[in-house]
Amino acid sequence: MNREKDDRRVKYTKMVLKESFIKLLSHKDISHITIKEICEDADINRATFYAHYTDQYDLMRKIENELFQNVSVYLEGYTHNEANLDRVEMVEKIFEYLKQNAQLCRLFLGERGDIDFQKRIMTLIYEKNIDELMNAQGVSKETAEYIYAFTVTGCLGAIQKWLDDGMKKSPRFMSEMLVKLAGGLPKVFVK
Amino acid sequence: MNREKDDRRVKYTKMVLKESFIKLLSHKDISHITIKEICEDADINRATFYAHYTDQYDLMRKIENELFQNVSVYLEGYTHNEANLDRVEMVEKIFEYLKQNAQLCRLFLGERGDIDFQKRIMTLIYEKNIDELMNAQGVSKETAEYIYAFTVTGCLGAIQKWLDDGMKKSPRFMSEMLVKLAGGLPKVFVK
DNA sequence: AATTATATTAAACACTATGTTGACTATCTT
DNA sequence: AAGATAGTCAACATAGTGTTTAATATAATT
Repeated sequence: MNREKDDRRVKYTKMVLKESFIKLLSHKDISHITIKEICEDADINRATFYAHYTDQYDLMRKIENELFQNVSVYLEGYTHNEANLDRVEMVEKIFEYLKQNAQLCRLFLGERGDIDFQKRIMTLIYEKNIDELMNAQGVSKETAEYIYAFTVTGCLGAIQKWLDDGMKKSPRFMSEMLVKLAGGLPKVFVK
Repeated sequence: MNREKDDRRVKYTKMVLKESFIKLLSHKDISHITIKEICEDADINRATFYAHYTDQYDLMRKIENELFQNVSVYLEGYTHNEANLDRVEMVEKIFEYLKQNAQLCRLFLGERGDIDFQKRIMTLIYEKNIDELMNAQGVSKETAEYIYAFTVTGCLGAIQKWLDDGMKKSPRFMSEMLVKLAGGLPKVFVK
């Protein structure tokens, strides 16, 4: 009982198509990348492309979903563990992961990336904190949602600046700063 | 000595092309809008389109630049005036402007909008505040820049949520909240 | 190792959009 | 009213799209 995906030919095809697409994506905008172009670079027949994806955007979405899965799994490893990491260490791990996957992260989290994907990632990271914000005294549910939106996109902006600056500041620096900013916000607001 | 733009024919052509483009843009993504489609809707010959714009993205960029100019002029009216508005009233004016230009703002500031444009707008609005942040004691220039990036994109996220929610909360509510959040951040950080 | 199953290929197909051209017409400015 | 400029129209070559066919290559199965 084999999954279709297990076929080595399929794996190879998808792999080179993704590689070529990412290569092209780092040179120009997705709207100017043609399917023909991807296939020629990957040396894959165009008909084969259509056997797996509908268009460039479909391919992009599927690459993003994989990255999202990887990040999720990576984070699970630290949230579920008993090795008591405090919040700063937790977030530091995230920045280390971003640094290790710099090329992909630059493309998808960067200025030109997909906004939906970015929000999904940030929500994943921040969702642990929303509850305590909701329960804070003196803050209505609606207000809390706005603080939440502010914080999620704010973190994203800081990460994008970090990526654009060539990730010079250490993961530790970024972590301490963001934890201070994001964590401090609700209190500042209530106060 | 006439500028080309003064020609009524040119004005008309550009006007209907923009109208049709915006109409199409509110129905589907820019990547799926063809030049042929725009011209047919506007009842303008395709050759004429190419006389003014290179492609959809060029047209989009030019519409954005005009919107940016309008917002700038609008803001100047309040920052340069002597009618002493405090900061909350200032920001409230911005939200009133957004509300008046809901259709365009939704398209360009919303989730699917252009990120460059969004940052330009937010920087325009927030640049007055950066100096005092820079001069705050105990904050390095680099850290201040990250706080700035955090704040600008954070405000953007809150505005997008507001637009997505149908602009139900009053401009006053949004203004008071954002001033509290953005203004409070540097202090919280230092503290 | 031989057989079966399936993924990929190559070529052709009709279709649509692109970007440019040149001759003609309508409208502007002075 | 005259000259300049913008827009129209039709045609054109080019390029990408998405699908289909039979042939081929590779994987999985026994």
